[in-house]
Amino acid sequence: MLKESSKVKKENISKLMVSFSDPFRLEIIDLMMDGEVCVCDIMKLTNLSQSRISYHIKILKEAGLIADRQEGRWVYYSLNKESLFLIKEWITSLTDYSSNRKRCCE
Amino acid sequence: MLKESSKVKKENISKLMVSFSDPFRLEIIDLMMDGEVCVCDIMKLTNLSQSRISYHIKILKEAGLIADRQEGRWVYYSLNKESLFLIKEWITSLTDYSSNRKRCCE
DNA sequence: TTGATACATCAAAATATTTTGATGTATAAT
DNA sequence: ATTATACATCAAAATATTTTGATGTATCAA
Repeated sequence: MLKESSKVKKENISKLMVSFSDPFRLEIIDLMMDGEVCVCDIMKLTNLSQSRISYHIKILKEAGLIADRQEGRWVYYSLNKESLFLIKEWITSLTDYSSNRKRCCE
Repeated sequence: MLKESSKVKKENISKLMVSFSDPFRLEIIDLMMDGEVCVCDIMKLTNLSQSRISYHIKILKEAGLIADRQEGRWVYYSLNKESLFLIKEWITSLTDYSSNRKRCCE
């Protein structure tokens, strides 16, 4: 079980996981693997409508998974490596359990 | 972008991420950190109804995130470390990009 | 063989998320 | 100033997920 002190972190994890849970968001994340992209890039590469992309971008941004940077009329989005590291750390903590099975239903 | 050869893997990832996207499922996953648990354990520890837990367990199981083992009337559930490793690998691949930013909207 | 326990499954209702199309805002080019 | 571009936001509709309560199945104990 997670320690009391990691409660806030756990909420972050939850939001991050939700942000990962949509196939179109995964596609968008995929596009960001190679670096920054703007909404118009995503439109060309995915055939999703502009407002639809904006919606998903918002979810990703609010989860802290992506960073944005405006340059003139364009907004460049990129993956936030810190968040990704946080998730990895959390998953690692899951696999680190000591395997001392409790008796069931005592 | 992911290689063609990792398409199937990507679908797995999607299902795994969905399975992570519910706060109650995260709670259940959390309980499995210390080892195996049965539904009645989860009931006692979370106050969720039995059918509700069964529903979430099913999602987790179908995503391949947990393994089950029956012993008499009890079914013991535990985290599937391989799946967790898969996710970590995928996240690692996201952070490994070369940062050669493409020009936007050319 | 009867009853209790542990869990799964189901259909309907409740709730949440996603999509769409319209409109809004800021920037920049003419 | 006017127009076009890039993107955000909004409300309504479409769709998907989750919850509930009832019922089903297998195992075990008396």
